[in-house]
Amino acid sequence: MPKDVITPRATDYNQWYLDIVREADLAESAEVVRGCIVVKATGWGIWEMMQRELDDRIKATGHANVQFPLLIPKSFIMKEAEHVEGFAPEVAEVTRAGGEELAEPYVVRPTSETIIGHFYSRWIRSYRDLPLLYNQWCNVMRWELRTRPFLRTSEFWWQEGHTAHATEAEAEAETLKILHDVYADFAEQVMAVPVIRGLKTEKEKFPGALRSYCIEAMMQDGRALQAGTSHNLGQNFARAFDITYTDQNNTVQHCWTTSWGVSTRLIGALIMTHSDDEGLVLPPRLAPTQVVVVPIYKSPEERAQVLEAVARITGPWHGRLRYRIDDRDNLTPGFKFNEWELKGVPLRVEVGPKDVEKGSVAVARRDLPGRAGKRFVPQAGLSEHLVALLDEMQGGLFQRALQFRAERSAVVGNYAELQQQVERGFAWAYWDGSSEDERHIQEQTRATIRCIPLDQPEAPGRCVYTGRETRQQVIFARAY
RNA sequence: CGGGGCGUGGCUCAGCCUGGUAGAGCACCGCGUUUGGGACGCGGGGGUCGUGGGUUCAAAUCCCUCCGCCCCGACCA
Repeated sequence: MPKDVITPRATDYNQWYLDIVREADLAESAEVVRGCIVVKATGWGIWEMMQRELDDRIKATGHANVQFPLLIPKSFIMKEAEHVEGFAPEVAEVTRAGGEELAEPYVVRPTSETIIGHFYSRWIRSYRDLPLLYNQWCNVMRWELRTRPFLRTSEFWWQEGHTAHATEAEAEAETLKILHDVYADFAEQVMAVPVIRGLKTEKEKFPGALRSYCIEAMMQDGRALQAGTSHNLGQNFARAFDITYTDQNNTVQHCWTTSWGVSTRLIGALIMTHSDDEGLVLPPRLAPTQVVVVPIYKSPEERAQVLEAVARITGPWHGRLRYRIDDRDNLTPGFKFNEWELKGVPLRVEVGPKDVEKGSVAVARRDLPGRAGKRFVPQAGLSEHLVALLDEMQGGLFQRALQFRAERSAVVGNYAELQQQVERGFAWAYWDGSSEDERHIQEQTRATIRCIPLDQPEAPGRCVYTGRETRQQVIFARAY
């Protein structure tokens, strides 16, 4: 049953996205603060689930959490040439405080490589201090001209990992470990969002990095979304901030550093991967509420009987399921069904007088919206049934997204095919062009090289643009 | 930062062209009847018409300023 508060995806995908954010009560525009949003309880609840899962993985790979200042001396940002150029247009500055002009302005952190670099240079003396593996959860600010909730806002929330190593090989191993074991694993196993792991081109890499890796996801309109990045910073920041150590041979060496991050943008990825015209669809492993129980009754006597049955039925769920009983008395069941579908709760259990009598309940699954996903099942063994259903849904969402991506992906052999394919999804193409060629293609097609996938084909082919033979394949797509 | 559109109870909007002191639906509050896919009746509360200035006897309405939001293009997690 289409909901009139949600614009169908086929009508206007962008408006659909905004409708979902509003109706699922995830966030709203901060209005009084340009380009910023207020993340509401439901939206922040999802972020907290993401944080928990990611933080476990970050700790499991040997990192500890720290916290650096929100404000960074402006001169720090200026120290690394590429970094300055990349971030200068989007930093906000604090020039006055305590009623006086500051001797040196601060910038509100757009990312923390510089201030962390400053302290790393003080903390690291010997090879015995390495590797240094820290992460911080914080908010950052990048002044944006055009914003969209979660996908691009001036303030956003993220984690940024910053590590220092003795050798290039160790830094590279760290960068890839985060990409695979933390980001890709989290995206696919927890978010049920299939991702392509790849390397950014020179044109698209992080300002100041040696190499940037990324995970790229495909949204339902065929556009690409960068869902996470992991950078090997080489010795660029180590040189700019004098991060050095003495090695086993008593020689002073520059460290090799890395940085990596994922942000609240992942909430946007989640929405645009799974949700439908009925509202938000949450994968069970990320849903703050996995099961909502809606009691159904007419008289006060029925109400008492039904609520008693609900208490008995949900008793064994403690610690196994994240659930909530919607016993609000001023709303009809039908209204609640629609509301919880809008909010993406994976499973709904209805308990009415007939169920009390027959020892059954109605279970509706969100991945099959409306009455189609509704079944009457016995109360006996219900917890196991629900746990199994959630598991099935988690896998099903991933498979559905994977299939969608496959349908919207194609290898293109020439430029005409490339132009067509980026209209609908990912265009895989052999590539041997320059940054300048890349720019030309962007001007003509609005598509960019999202990444050079880590999994490359065996056989060489001809570059889609220059016609030269190459072994390298890349993905072109329009991106968010 | 260019081009277009728009700011009126919490929300969506009408009223503006043709100036005369603000309305609807939804939401909210109270009471009653309802309740297995967005209930209904009756009663009620709530608006410096984005901001500042100007024109006028009189401005939501006409003119100017600024601010903000949305859409479309150039830059970006």
